[in-house]
Amino acid sequence: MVEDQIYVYHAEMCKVLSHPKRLEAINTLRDKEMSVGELGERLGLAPANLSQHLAMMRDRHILVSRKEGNVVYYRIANPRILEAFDLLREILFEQIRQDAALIHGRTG
Amino acid sequence: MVEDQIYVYHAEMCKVLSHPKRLEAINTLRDKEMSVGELGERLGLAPANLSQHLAMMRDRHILVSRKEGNVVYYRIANPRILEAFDLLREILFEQIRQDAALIHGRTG
DNA sequence: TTAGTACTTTAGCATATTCTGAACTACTGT
DNA sequence: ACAGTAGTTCAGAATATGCTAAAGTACTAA
Repeated sequence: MVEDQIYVYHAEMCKVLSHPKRLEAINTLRDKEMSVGELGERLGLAPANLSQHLAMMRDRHILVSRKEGNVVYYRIANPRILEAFDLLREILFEQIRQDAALIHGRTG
Repeated sequence: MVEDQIYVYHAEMCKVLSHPKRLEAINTLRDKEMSVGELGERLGLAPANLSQHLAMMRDRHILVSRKEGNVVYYRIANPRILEAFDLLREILFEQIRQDAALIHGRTG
Protein backbone atom coordinates (compact mmCIF):
# COMPACT_ATOMS: atom_id res chain seq x y z
CA MET A 1 0.00 0.00 0.00
CA VAL A 2 0.93 3.61 -0.59
CA GLU A 3 -0.43 4.38 2.87
CA ASP A 4 2.25 2.12 4.38
CA GLN A 5 4.94 4.17 2.70
CA ILE A 6 3.70 7.31 4.44
CA TYR A 7 4.09 5.63 7.83
CA VAL A 8 7.63 4.61 6.86
CA TYR A 9 8.50 8.14 5.85
CA HIS A 10 6.86 9.58 8.96
CA ALA A 11 8.79 7.10 11.12
CA GLU A 12 12.07 8.01 9.45
CA MET A 13 11.49 11.67 10.24
CA CYS A 14 10.77 10.81 13.88
CA LYS A 15 13.93 8.72 13.97
CA VAL A 16 15.98 11.75 13.00
CA LEU A 17 14.32 13.65 15.86
CA SER A 18 14.96 10.85 18.33
CA HIS A 19 18.41 11.84 19.56
CA PRO A 20 18.91 14.43 22.32
CA LYS A 21 21.86 16.11 20.64
CA ARG A 22 20.06 16.41 17.32
CA LEU A 23 17.12 18.02 19.10
CA GLU A 24 19.52 20.35 20.89
CA ALA A 25 21.10 21.26 17.55
CA ILE A 26 17.69 22.07 16.06
CA ASN A 27 16.80 24.20 19.07
CA THR A 28 20.15 25.99 18.93
CA LEU A 29 19.67 26.79 15.24
CA ARG A 30 16.11 27.97 15.90
CA ASP A 31 16.64 31.58 14.87
CA LYS A 32 20.16 31.75 13.42
CA GLU A 33 22.69 29.86 11.40
CA MET A 34 25.87 28.60 13.06
CA SER A 35 29.20 27.12 12.03
CA VAL A 36 29.94 23.47 12.72
CA GLY A 37 32.76 24.52 15.03
CA GLU A 38 30.64 26.73 17.24
CA LEU A 39 27.79 24.22 17.28
CA GLY A 40 30.26 21.53 18.34
CA GLU A 41 31.39 23.64 21.31
CA ARG A 42 27.84 24.40 22.40
CA LEU A 43 26.67 20.81 22.19
CA GLY A 44 29.91 19.30 23.47
CA LEU A 45 30.30 16.95 20.51
CA ALA A 46 33.42 15.76 18.68
CA PRO A 47 33.63 17.13 15.10
CA ALA A 48 33.23 13.72 13.43
CA ASN A 49 30.20 12.87 15.49
CA LEU A 50 28.51 16.23 15.00
CA SER A 51 29.21 16.12 11.29
CA GLN A 52 27.38 12.81 11.06
CA HIS A 53 24.36 14.17 12.94
CA LEU A 54 24.28 17.27 10.72
CA ALA A 55 24.57 15.25 7.50
CA MET A 56 21.66 13.10 8.64
CA MET A 57 19.46 16.15 9.27
CA ARG A 58 20.52 17.75 5.99
CA ASP A 59 19.64 14.56 4.10
CA ARG A 60 16.13 14.69 5.59
CA HIS A 61 15.77 18.37 4.64
CA ILE A 62 15.62 19.43 8.28
CA LEU A 63 18.77 21.53 7.89
CA VAL A 64 20.57 23.21 5.01
CA SER A 65 24.23 24.17 4.84
CA ARG A 66 26.21 26.94 3.26
CA LYS A 67 29.99 27.09 2.86
CA GLU A 68 32.04 30.24 3.30
CA GLY A 69 35.80 29.79 2.96
CA ASN A 70 36.45 26.63 4.88
CA VAL A 71 33.69 27.25 7.41
CA VAL A 72 30.34 25.49 6.96
CA TYR A 73 27.20 27.10 8.37
CA TYR A 74 24.01 25.16 9.09
CA ARG A 75 20.48 26.48 9.56
CA ILE A 76 16.90 25.21 9.78
CA ALA A 77 15.57 24.31 6.32
CA ASN A 78 11.89 24.44 7.15
CA PRO A 79 10.75 26.54 10.12
CA ARG A 80 7.64 24.39 10.46
CA ILE A 81 9.88 21.71 11.97
CA LEU A 82 10.12 24.05 14.94
CA GLU A 83 6.34 23.98 15.28
CA ALA A 84 6.50 20.20 15.60
CA PHE A 85 9.43 20.48 18.01
CA ASP A 86 7.57 22.98 20.20
CA LEU A 87 4.27 21.12 20.15
CA LEU A 88 5.80 17.83 21.24
CA ARG A 89 7.80 19.59 23.94
CA GLU A 90 4.63 21.25 25.21
CA ILE A 91 2.84 17.88 25.36
CA LEU A 92 5.84 16.48 27.21
CA PHE A 93 5.80 19.24 29.82
CA GLU A 94 2.09 18.69 30.30
CA GLN A 95 2.70 14.98 30.89
CA ILE A 96 5.55 15.66 33.29
CA ARG A 97 3.31 18.03 35.26
CA GLN A 98 0.58 15.40 35.41
CA ASP A 99 3.00 12.67 36.51
CA ALA A 100 4.38 14.98 39.20
CA ALA A 101 0.86 15.79 40.38
CA LEU A 102 0.11 12.06 40.68
CA ILE A 103 3.25 11.47 42.73
CA HIS A 104 2.37 14.35 45.03
CA GLY A 105 -1.18 13.09 45.47
CA ARG A 106 -2.97 15.87 43.64
CA THR A 107 -5.95 15.03 41.46
CA GLY A 108 -5.16 17.42 38.70
CA MET B 1 21.96 20.28 33.28
CA VAL B 2 18.23 19.90 33.76
CA GLU B 3 17.83 21.22 30.20
CA ASP B 4 19.75 18.18 28.91
CA GLN B 5 17.25 15.88 30.60
CA ILE B 6 14.41 17.51 28.66
CA TYR B 7 16.15 16.74 25.36
CA VAL B 8 16.60 13.13 26.51
CA TYR B 9 12.93 12.82 27.39
CA HIS B 10 11.88 14.52 24.15
CA ALA B 11 14.14 12.16 22.18
CA GLU B 12 12.70 9.12 23.94
CA MET B 13 9.21 10.21 22.96
CA CYS B 14 10.31 10.62 19.33
CA LYS B 15 11.94 7.20 19.48
CA VAL B 16 8.59 5.65 20.39
CA LEU B 17 7.06 7.44 17.39
CA SER B 18 9.82 6.28 15.06
CA HIS B 19 8.38 2.96 13.93
CA PRO B 20 5.83 2.71 11.10
CA LYS B 21 3.68 0.12 12.82
CA ARG B 22 3.53 2.11 16.05
CA LEU B 23 2.42 5.15 14.06
CA GLU B 24 -0.16 3.05 12.28
CA ALA B 25 -1.41 1.77 15.65
CA ILE B 26 -1.77 5.34 16.94
CA ASN B 27 -3.65 6.38 13.82
CA THR B 28 -5.92 3.33 14.01
CA LEU B 29 -6.77 4.10 17.65
CA ARG B 30 -7.38 7.76 16.80
CA ASP B 31 -11.09 7.82 17.68
CA LYS B 32 -11.83 4.44 19.25
CA GLU B 33 -10.40 1.75 21.47
CA MET B 34 -9.55 -1.63 19.99
CA SER B 35 -8.63 -5.09 21.23
CA VAL B 36 -5.10 -6.38 20.74
CA GLY B 37 -6.45 -9.14 18.53
CA GLU B 38 -8.26 -6.83 16.11
CA LEU B 39 -5.35 -4.39 16.06
CA GLY B 40 -3.03 -7.28 15.23
CA GLU B 41 -5.15 -8.24 12.24
CA ARG B 42 -5.34 -4.68 10.96
CA LEU B 43 -1.61 -4.05 11.29
CA GLY B 44 -0.56 -7.52 10.21
CA LEU B 45 1.60 -8.10 13.28
CA ALA B 46 2.26 -11.26 15.32
CA PRO B 47 0.72 -11.08 18.82
CA ALA B 48 4.06 -11.09 20.64
CA ASN B 49 5.44 -8.34 18.49
CA LEU B 50 2.35 -6.15 18.75
CA SER B 51 2.22 -6.66 22.49
CA GLN B 52 5.77 -5.31 22.76
CA HIS B 53 4.95 -2.24 20.71
CA LEU B 54 1.80 -1.59 22.77
CA ALA B 55 3.61 -2.01 26.09
CA MET B 56 6.23 0.49 24.93
CA MET B 57 3.56 3.07 24.07
CA ARG B 58 1.70 2.42 27.31
CA ASP B 59 4.90 2.91 29.32
CA ARG B 60 5.34 6.32 27.67
CA HIS B 61 1.73 7.26 28.43
CA ILE B 62 0.85 7.39 24.74
CA LEU B 63 -1.71 4.60 25.16
CA VAL B 64 -3.75 3.21 28.05
CA SER B 65 -5.25 -0.26 28.32
CA ARG B 66 -8.34 -1.76 29.89
CA LYS B 67 -9.06 -5.42 30.41
CA GLU B 68 -12.48 -7.02 29.95
CA GLY B 69 -12.55 -10.77 30.47
CA ASN B 70 -9.46 -11.94 28.71
CA VAL B 71 -9.58 -9.27 26.03
CA VAL B 72 -7.37 -6.20 26.42
CA TYR B 73 -8.44 -2.93 24.81
CA TYR B 74 -6.03 -0.11 24.04
CA ARG B 75 -6.79 3.54 23.36
CA ILE B 76 -4.99 6.89 23.04
CA ALA B 77 -4.04 8.23 26.48
CA ASN B 78 -3.61 11.86 25.47
CA PRO B 79 -5.41 13.14 22.38
CA ARG B 80 -2.80 15.89 22.00
CA ILE B 81 -0.43 13.20 20.71
CA LEU B 82 -2.67 13.16 17.64
CA GLU B 83 -2.02 16.88 17.17
CA ALA B 84 1.70 16.15 17.03
CA PHE B 85 1.09 13.18 14.74
CA ASP B 86 -1.03 15.27 12.36
CA LEU B 87 1.32 18.27 12.37
CA LEU B 88 4.37 16.22 11.48
CA ARG B 89 2.46 14.36 8.80
CA GLU B 90 1.34 17.68 7.32
CA ILE B 91 4.93 18.96 7.26
CA LEU B 92 5.93 15.71 5.59
CA PHE B 93 3.30 16.05 2.86
CA GLU B 94 4.45 19.60 2.27
CA GLN B 95 8.04 18.43 1.85
CA ILE B 96 7.02 15.60 -0.45
CA ARG B 97 5.08 18.06 -2.62
CA GLN B 98 8.10 20.38 -2.75
CA ASP B 99 10.46 17.55 -3.65
CA ALA B 100 8.07 16.40 -6.36
CA ALA B 101 7.84 19.95 -7.72
CA LEU B 102 11.63 20.10 -7.90
CA ILE B 103 11.82 16.83 -9.80
CA HIS B 104 9.16 18.02 -12.25
CA GLY B 105 10.93 21.33 -12.75
CA ARG B 106 8.39 23.62 -11.17
CA THR B 107 9.60 26.56 -9.11
CA GLY B 108 6.86 26.29 -6.45
C1' DT C 1 -10.17 -29.52 36.61
C1' DT C 2 -9.29 -29.48 32.06
C1' DA C 3 -8.91 -27.34 27.56
C1' DG C 4 -8.95 -23.27 25.08
C1' DT C 5 -8.46 -18.23 24.09
C1' DA C 6 -6.13 -13.70 24.54
C1' DC C 7 -2.40 -11.60 25.63
C1' DT C 8 2.35 -10.96 27.78
C1' DT C 9 7.05 -12.06 28.82
C1' DT C 10 11.46 -14.08 27.99
C1' DA C 11 15.55 -15.47 25.34
C1' DG C 12 18.20 -15.11 21.55
C1' DC C 13 19.41 -13.80 17.09
C1' DA C 14 19.69 -10.30 13.23
C1' DT C 15 20.06 -5.71 12.15
C1' DA C 16 20.60 -0.74 12.99
C1' DT C 17 22.53 3.11 15.54
C1' DT C 18 26.05 5.67 17.83
C1' DC C 19 30.52 6.92 18.79
C1' DT C 20 35.69 7.05 18.25
C1' DG C 21 40.02 7.63 15.92
C1' DA C 22 42.29 7.85 11.61
C1' DA C 23 42.38 9.16 6.95
C1' DC C 24 40.75 12.37 3.67
C1' DT C 25 39.02 16.82 1.20
C1' DA C 26 38.78 21.72 0.71
C1' DC C 27 40.23 25.80 1.70
C1' DT C 28 43.61 29.64 3.74
C1' DG C 29 47.87 31.94 4.30
C1' DT C 30 52.90 31.98 3.64
C1' DA D 1 54.47 24.09 -2.68
C1' DC D 2 53.75 23.62 2.41
C1' DA D 3 51.60 23.74 6.86
C1' DG D 4 47.47 24.66 9.26
C1' DT D 5 42.37 24.84 9.95
C1' DA D 6 37.45 23.28 9.24
C1' DG D 7 34.79 19.85 8.23
C1' DT D 8 33.71 15.16 6.22
C1' DT D 9 34.11 10.23 5.47
C1' DC D 10 35.45 5.63 6.70
C1' DA D 11 36.15 1.51 9.58
C1' DG D 12 35.32 -0.65 13.73
C1' DA D 13 33.45 -1.77 18.09
C1' DA D 14 29.80 -1.19 21.57
C1' DT D 15 25.12 -0.81 22.33
C1' DA D 16 20.19 -0.64 21.18
C1' DT D 17 16.18 -2.19 18.59
C1' DG D 18 13.05 -5.42 16.35
C1' DC D 19 11.45 -9.83 15.47
C1' DT D 20 10.50 -14.84 16.31
C1' DA D 21 9.46 -18.93 18.84
C1' DA D 22 8.52 -20.76 23.16
C1' DA D 23 6.95 -20.41 27.78
C1' DG D 24 4.03 -18.10 30.98
C1' DT D 25 -0.30 -15.63 32.93
C1' DA D 26 -5.19 -14.70 33.29
C1' DC D 27 -9.34 -15.50 32.17
C1' DT D 28 -13.59 -18.44 30.11
C1' DA D 29 -16.35 -22.29 29.49
C1' DA D 30 -17.34 -27.20 29.67
